[in-house]
Amino acid sequence: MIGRTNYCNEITEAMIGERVQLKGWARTRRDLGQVIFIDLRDRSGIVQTVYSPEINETALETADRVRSEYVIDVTGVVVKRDPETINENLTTGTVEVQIDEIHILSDSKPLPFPMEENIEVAEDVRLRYRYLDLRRPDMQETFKLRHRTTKLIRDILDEQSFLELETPMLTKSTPEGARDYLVPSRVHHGEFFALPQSPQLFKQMLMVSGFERYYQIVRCFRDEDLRADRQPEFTQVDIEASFMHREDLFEMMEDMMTRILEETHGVSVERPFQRLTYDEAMNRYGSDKPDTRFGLELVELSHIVENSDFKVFREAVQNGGIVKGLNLKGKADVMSRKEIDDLAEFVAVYGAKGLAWLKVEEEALKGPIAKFFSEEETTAVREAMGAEAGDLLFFGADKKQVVYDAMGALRLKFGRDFNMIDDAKFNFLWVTEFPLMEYDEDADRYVAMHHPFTRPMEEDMDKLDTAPEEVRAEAYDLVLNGYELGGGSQRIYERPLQEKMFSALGFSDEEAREQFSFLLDAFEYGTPPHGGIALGLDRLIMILANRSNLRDTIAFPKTASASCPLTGAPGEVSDAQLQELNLKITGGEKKEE
RNA sequence: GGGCCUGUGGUGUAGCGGUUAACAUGCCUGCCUGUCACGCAGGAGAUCGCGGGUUCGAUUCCCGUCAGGCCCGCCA
Repeated sequence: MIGRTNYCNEITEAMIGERVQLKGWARTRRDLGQVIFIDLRDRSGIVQTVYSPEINETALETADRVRSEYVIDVTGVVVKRDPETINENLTTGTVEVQIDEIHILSDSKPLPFPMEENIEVAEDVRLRYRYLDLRRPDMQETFKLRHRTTKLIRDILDEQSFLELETPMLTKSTPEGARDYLVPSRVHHGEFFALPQSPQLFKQMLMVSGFERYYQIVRCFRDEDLRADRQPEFTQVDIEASFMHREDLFEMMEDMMTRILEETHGVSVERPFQRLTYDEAMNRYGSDKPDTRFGLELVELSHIVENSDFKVFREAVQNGGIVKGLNLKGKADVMSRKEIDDLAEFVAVYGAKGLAWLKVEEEALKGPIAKFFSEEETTAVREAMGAEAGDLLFFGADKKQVVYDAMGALRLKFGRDFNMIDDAKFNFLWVTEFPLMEYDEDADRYVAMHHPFTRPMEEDMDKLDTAPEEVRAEAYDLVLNGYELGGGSQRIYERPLQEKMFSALGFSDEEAREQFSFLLDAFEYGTPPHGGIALGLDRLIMILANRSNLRDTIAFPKTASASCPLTGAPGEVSDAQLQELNLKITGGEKKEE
């Protein structure tokens, strides 16, 4: 090793008597006058260094000037500590290094926040000093985990003969999907590149090229509003394979995930992963990415209450909606009336107009809506929901989507609030048979649910013209602990079918050709059947690192409003730059600096 | 686009219609030869995010704005 003999965490009892040179940051200095202790930290860990007149007078004088986060270069002998001075909190706690030579390589101003784990510091401060935030040991651990995981993914895909190929960052804006980040072209007046939302079309064309197995760990960009688990630029593990059926792909991905969990957490995950169709997932969990670490499933009640005296239920069903119940076991006397009432506000966010509830007693159901139910209905509801005395029942009645959203969110809230979720679990789940497209009220047309290149299921092919919304897709999502880890599909590889798909999505022939002629043309030269998947790497790391925010897994992330407090991006550019690009800023005041 | 929450020394918090704006930590100075969140003594450090309003008086109440966070819409 150049410039140092060891990393800090290598200084153990095995090294006693050896002379070592270490470099790193001064974590803390404990100055007792004639003896000084400095905890030296490098990326590997911490070791205690000692300075005293008995060891070296000059070193002691220099150590006296050291402050937190100074970068120092020290040389000395490893010695065993006296039994009463052992620090059990350090892996190197039974030894220390007696320093006879120290050089201050770099000093440091006092830090804006403590260099500790689990700090609670405002996000903008952390991001403004991201280089310091990343110096904190827990952040370093997260990024080591990220490195190990991506290396493992590369190794596994390499074993499977996948080739890592790169695709353009400057590409073409396409109409479907998320809003694009645009890059103006200087050379082509008035024209723009788009940063890729994903390398979708390129990876399909690489299949036409005959690479057969492609992958890429690649940055993707989507200019949409952010969430805790969504950043404007994020990293996908993008995979595409020819002649690989869904089952082969599932097996490979399950193997990959299992090995990642094994190697990063020493956890063995059960295989095969659970599978749910989209319909099942929605019906049982009200979500297409259900957290299956706990039960509390939604109960279908529409058929029981369709003729109920309770207007809300009856009319919901009559108008084509549904009624779903949720049985919060044993919580009838745990939740106060106010807490229950406040839940109506919680579900209102999802469009629910109210939240009906009942308490279960031995003989009867108690609550504001109990009086509307016949004895027959009461019995049927009790049975359907497995209700026992002490249970608290909630009901959602509305249009399908509203009930799914509201009751699905309520289920998750209860799961969290009542600690029903086992943090140690890693529940993988495949969700299959997604709808190929859904009707978009605003656009007044069908839009692809996954993307327009997704293959319809063979048995639904005939409904493409007659009932597009009923066509299921050869698409699948990989879900982990309630997060959508990734999604993929088998693709359309025939020009006529792809054209039919575009037409079902409301593209005219000209529009389709104008936007996607390169793909359609490519399909005419011997296209292998192919399909693939893309994994959200940042999200995977977030879950593996037990974090609740994507920012903690990205070295230089954006704030919730898609800005960067560290660099000040996005920022204005000079008039000269604008002129060169033939751009003019219009509308609204120019923001003051 | 909408909703909710937060904004007080460097950092994390407390506070209240009239205070010398409190506490912890960090920082500086001094003392200290076995500390490890060292200890002890002393000290510096805040126009209470910004603008406006109400009021005799606003850090405190109201409105706006900016910044950060979470959520809905949005995100194949």
